[in-house]
Amino acid sequence: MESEDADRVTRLLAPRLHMLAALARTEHVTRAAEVLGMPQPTLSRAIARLQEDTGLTLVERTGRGVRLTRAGRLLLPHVERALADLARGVGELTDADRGRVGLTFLPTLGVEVVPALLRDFRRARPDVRFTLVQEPWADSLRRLAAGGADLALTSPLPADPLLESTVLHTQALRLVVPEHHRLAAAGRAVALAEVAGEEFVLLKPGRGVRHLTDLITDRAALTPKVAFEADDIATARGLAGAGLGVTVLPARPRGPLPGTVELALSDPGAVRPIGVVHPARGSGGGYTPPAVATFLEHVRRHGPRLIPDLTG
Amino acid sequence: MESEDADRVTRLLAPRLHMLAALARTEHVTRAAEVLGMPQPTLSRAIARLQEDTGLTLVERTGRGVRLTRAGRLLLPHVERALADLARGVGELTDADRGRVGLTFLPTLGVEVVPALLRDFRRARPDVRFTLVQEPWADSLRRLAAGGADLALTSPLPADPLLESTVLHTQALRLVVPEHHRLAAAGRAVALAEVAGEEFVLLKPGRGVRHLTDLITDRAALTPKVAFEADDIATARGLAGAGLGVTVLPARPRGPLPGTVELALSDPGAVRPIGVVHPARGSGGGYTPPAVATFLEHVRRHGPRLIPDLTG
DNA sequence: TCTGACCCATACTGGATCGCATGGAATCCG
DNA sequence: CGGATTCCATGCGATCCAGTATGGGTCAGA
Repeated sequence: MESEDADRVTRLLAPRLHMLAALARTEHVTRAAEVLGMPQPTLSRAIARLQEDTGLTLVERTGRGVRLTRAGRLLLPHVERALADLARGVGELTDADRGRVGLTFLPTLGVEVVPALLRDFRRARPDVRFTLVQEPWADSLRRLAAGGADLALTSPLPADPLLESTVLHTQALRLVVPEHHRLAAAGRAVALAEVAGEEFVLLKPGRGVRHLTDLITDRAALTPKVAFEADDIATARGLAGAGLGVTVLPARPRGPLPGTVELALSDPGAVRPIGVVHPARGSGGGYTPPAVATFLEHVRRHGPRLIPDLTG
Repeated sequence: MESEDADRVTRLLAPRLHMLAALARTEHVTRAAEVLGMPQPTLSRAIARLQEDTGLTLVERTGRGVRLTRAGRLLLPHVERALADLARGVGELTDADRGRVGLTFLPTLGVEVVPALLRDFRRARPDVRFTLVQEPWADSLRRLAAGGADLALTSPLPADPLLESTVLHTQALRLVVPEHHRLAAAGRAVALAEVAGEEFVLLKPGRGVRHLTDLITDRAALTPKVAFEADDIATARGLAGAGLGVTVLPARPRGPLPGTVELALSDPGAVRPIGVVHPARGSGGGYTPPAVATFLEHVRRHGPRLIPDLTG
């Protein structure tokens, strides 16, 4: 019951935090009202009501001025701390220099791309904090949609109208075959249908590349025989080179892995766009904190330069 | 301008602290409204207004429910901390077990009386904090009137109608003369007028005993010749014993100091009431925190037992 | 697919609050 | 010591907000 009463008083107190703080600092109703940008009578009566409602006497008249009572003086530091807490919280939402950015990104990008982006950005704005999550495509998008992150660096980019995307770099998808494969020496673009009956090395479900290969095979009306579902691109490439099957992967920046041959695909949509995704302004996340917007801009500007060389 | 904006948002946010917190905890407008004890539409619109005014999107509809946006989730801990700060502050004012008591007291009482009172009280309520100030009579009362303390243990008790007093013990004032003084062997009550022309050892201005002797000498229409103004009673007593002059002091509990003789005074008002003083409920302090009221009660109950033996 | 249940948002009315102008009280200065 | 000044409190009219009833939208189950 004590605490219920305290809660009641707290709730009555909350709306008048600023008034109380200003009044405490000035000990002068008229001046405090000026500081608060409100008419003097408003403040005067608001305080009067507050005291009547709570039963506390926080200020009292002394001559023609006012001053805080002992109770008011005891309460003041708590009020100011509460206001400071609020201001700090609001600041993180509204200041471009102090906010927090939640970023989820592909495992591949964690090696060099994300560190490079962060390094450059933090040089300019060292007080922006980051919450980083490294996870596959599907998880990233799910987290983004659920509000668990502000931005996703991933691939491919979703069609979801609630998510907005910016392409930073587009890799070509290639058919990767072992060097002794019958098509290895074809020297031309091939269609996926030409390897329809072969064993495929795929990525695990939920991976972006897997989603892309699913789309392509669906469009080519073929159901690949799955030899293995790899956890990452490098593993799939290696297994293909080992002869376990063919696979469809982004072109390797440094050239085909020794023991493998990369063939251009004639199938439509054989590309892997890498980009940054964020909730659409309209429906998804609503308000975008300045720190997030600033980092997004940074990514859009510098991502295209960093990504091509640093993914594989 | 950034910070002005933050302040504006903070001010808009403050009144809705509880709503936001409840909504965040439940993620359910109807249930949050129940918790807050308000109709559902009220909460619904309050949040809508808040978001419109601030430009922030803190909650969003998701299907037929609501959930916090990322901004809301970032803000939440700050809001809860702010509420906790407030609740703690209010608790100190309204809980008898957790408040703070500002106590100012006579230097003499600091030796044993105040420690004894605190020891007993803190055994029952260990979470009540104390702010202690040790200072002479006039300073104590000034501090009390200015709201710098809740209670004063001092002497004498003021006539000020803004201050309420409770007598805990009354000491007789005696004329203290050296053992070879002409009145030393009188063996009867004497009037101050009988030593009108002699040198007096007084206490310094601002001391309670000095105030009392001023009153008595005024009433007896005599202006004492001041041999010395002592800082404390013991010094005055010692100097009187040394023959520097006569003095008027409270009776020494353990009997007259060797080398001195104490004579009862026939003058009216030759008493020194010791008691506890606090702002009157009506005009002075207004609201009395429970912790203060409880300690005051403790002092009233146990003071009379402790003071007689522990002063001198 | 459609009905029912659930839940958040909106229309309308009564009361509290705000802003303006003014009163009352205390202090300062001549 | 008295007028002027400063400052907080209080009436009065307009506005905003809360409470009640209802609408719109979504999800679950048949």
